[in-house]
Amino acid sequence: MSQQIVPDSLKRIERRRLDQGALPGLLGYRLRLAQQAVFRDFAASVHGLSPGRVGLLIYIDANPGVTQSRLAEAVERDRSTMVGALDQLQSRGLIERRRGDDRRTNGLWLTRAGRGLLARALRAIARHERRIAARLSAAQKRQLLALLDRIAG
Amino acid sequence: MSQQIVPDSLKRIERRRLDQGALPGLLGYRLRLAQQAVFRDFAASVHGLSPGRVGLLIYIDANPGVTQSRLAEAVERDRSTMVGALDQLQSRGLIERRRGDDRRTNGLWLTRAGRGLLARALRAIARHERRIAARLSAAQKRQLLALLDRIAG
DNA sequence: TATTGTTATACTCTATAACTATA
DNA sequence: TATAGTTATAGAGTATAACAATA
Repeated sequence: MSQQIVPDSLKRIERRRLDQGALPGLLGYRLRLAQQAVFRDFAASVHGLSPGRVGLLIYIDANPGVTQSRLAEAVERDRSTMVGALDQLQSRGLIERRRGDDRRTNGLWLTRAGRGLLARALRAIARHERRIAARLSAAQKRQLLALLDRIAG
Repeated sequence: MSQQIVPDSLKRIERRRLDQGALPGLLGYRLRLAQQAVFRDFAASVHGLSPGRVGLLIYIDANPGVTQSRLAEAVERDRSTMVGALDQLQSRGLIERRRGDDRRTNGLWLTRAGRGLLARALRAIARHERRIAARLSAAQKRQLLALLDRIAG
């Protein structure tokens, strides 16, 4: 936001003073707020990799040789969307594409650098997770995961 | 997604068969999944208005005459971002801009059509909310809201 | 015929910087 | 000088349609 003069804390109070109408009691809305708060914290902690990109690295790490199309299915994106994302990871030297036995396909592998960055990202994510879970007891965290699971199915 | 041949249920099984690695236990990740599931259901139910757009209508409805800049602050977007969003709502006849006493400002009001569409959207959202809350008891819903609040705080 | 990766293209949502008119 | 709205522009992230290579 440009011209940030009023500090966030004051803006938040101003915001609460004004009536937000029908939203605050809604699960969907509060879920969105919580997710956005967590995302901001994530973006600040995992330098240069979006949650989506980290998800790709994790999936490739767990499924070395996976093809672009099967990766696209796994993360529920179009396979054309994968091309740019993988180009990006490849140009950063994090993954490699190897032509498959079925020569239409590319198998995907993490490079050494990719494994290194993923390891660092996972440690940052673990710290992130501890920060956001810090306000919950272990029992509350279990409870929250169980409740979210009922919603996301 | 293009060329959707495998049904979602099968894809989901296939996805679980492959190892997703480090993600499943993470609060941040599960929050994102739940939020995405809810968003998909929302998009299917509130015809033609994104959650963000509905948020603008709700805020203007609750704060008639609010200026563009104060609206932008309330929803934590840049005021330049508001211009396009409000142009869109105005061109659909849902809001009007009226020049303020301070002639730099535009006050925002819902039109009759805007109030009508908002009412319909809120009913759709209520149905949406009932669907996603249907798997929770009233106590569980209260619990979930409280836990989310500790995170988003 | 069908599938894989790719390209061209476009849409949504977001931001920054610079402009204008007003204060 | 400072603020409100606007414009020009750009960058993520996403999708659809069509194409060449391959099966």
